[in-house]
Amino acid sequence: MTDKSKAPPDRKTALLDSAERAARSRGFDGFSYADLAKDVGIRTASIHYHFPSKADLSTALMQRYHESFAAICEEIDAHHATGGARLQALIDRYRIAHNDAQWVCLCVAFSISRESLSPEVVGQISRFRAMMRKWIGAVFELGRSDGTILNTSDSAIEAAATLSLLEGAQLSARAEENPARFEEAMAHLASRVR
Amino acid sequence: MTDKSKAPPDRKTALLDSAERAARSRGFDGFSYADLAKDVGIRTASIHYHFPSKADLSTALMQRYHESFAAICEEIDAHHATGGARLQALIDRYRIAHNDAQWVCLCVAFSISRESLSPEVVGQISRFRAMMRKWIGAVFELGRSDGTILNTSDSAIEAAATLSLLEGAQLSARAEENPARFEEAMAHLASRVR
DNA sequence: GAGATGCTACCTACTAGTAGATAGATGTCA
DNA sequence: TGACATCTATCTACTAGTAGGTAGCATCTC
Repeated sequence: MTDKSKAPPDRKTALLDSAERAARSRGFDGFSYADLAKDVGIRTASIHYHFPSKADLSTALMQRYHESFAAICEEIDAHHATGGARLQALIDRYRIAHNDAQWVCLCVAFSISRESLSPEVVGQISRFRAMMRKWIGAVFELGRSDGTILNTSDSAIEAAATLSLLEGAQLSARAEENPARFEEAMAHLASRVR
Repeated sequence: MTDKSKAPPDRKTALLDSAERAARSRGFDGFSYADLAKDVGIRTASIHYHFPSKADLSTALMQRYHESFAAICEEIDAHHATGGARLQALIDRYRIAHNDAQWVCLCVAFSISRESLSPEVVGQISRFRAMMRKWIGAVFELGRSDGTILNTSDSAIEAAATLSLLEGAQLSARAEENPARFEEAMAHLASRVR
């Protein structure tokens, strides 16, 4: 009769959370098992029980990231009917995600360290970005047809540009430790939303 | 009687070159003195003669990067009379710099590893970005007055957005190992240039 | 219902290897 | 002769990962 209202101390999830924070604030090469161990409160050796190698950890990290972002996109679709509203909701999500100029998207953090990553994770990055481009492209097509995004060109190109801009905006804010940079970077795109 | 037509084996410059390539392709935490030593052909201990610590090396790297980019901006000003032509020349520079989706700008590479860097270098990153924003802002003002950049809004905001977009575009191309991502990301901005 | 078995989730203690950094000797050239 | 540049040899701290062990719980069997 364990108390079901209180979640078990799911260490595996705690490790993933800690690793995600670490990767997004310091990069893939910027954290060690020792950091995670200290953060979660177990020994480094015990991490290997959950994730035999750092490659396994990063794969799990990217998989969870992909799934959670897919869910976010679905949620946006469910709550916002127009292209403009969906685009604005995505921008808001990236604003939250960069956590006051402290973090970047996991995909950005991993991209820099690409050469330290397993081929599997490099593939996961591409698949994540393809999913995002596809979803953003659909948002732009909706926005053009319902008139809530102005001056739209080819949706695939708009999607690639928007993803680059969102990531670049997070990076700028982080580089200068100034959240205002994110807003400035997004201002032009935001002004096209009705 | 060394051949003066052939540059002397300036090790310090060679080390900076090697470190810059390494940082821009693998990030600040992604290369070691051992990598540089192997690349340049000396022992790791000898690197400490030129750069006592990795912090000194990264400071020198950022300083040289700042100066070389300031020179690039001056050169663009000297060779291109209109705002549109100057903006296009800057985009071309970033296209060359990302070296077929292999590299990113040093400032991007360092931003990710911000927490591993000395406060000095963090300051240098901000100063580099401020310089670039100022120069890009002036380009947008010229482009508005001479009519070679369309639909310009506040030049400071345009500058911040353009810098974010350029960096985000490099990052996207690198993340997916596909130079086309850079072009797609820049397409909308490029279409505003006359 | 008691003992045996096996699983989960950790532990201590260790390995081989790499990180940046240092001291002091050596070679080279004007 | 002496400054400069590089070397060998070494250091301490840390890296991911491994070996082997164990407490506690669940399940199976007699």
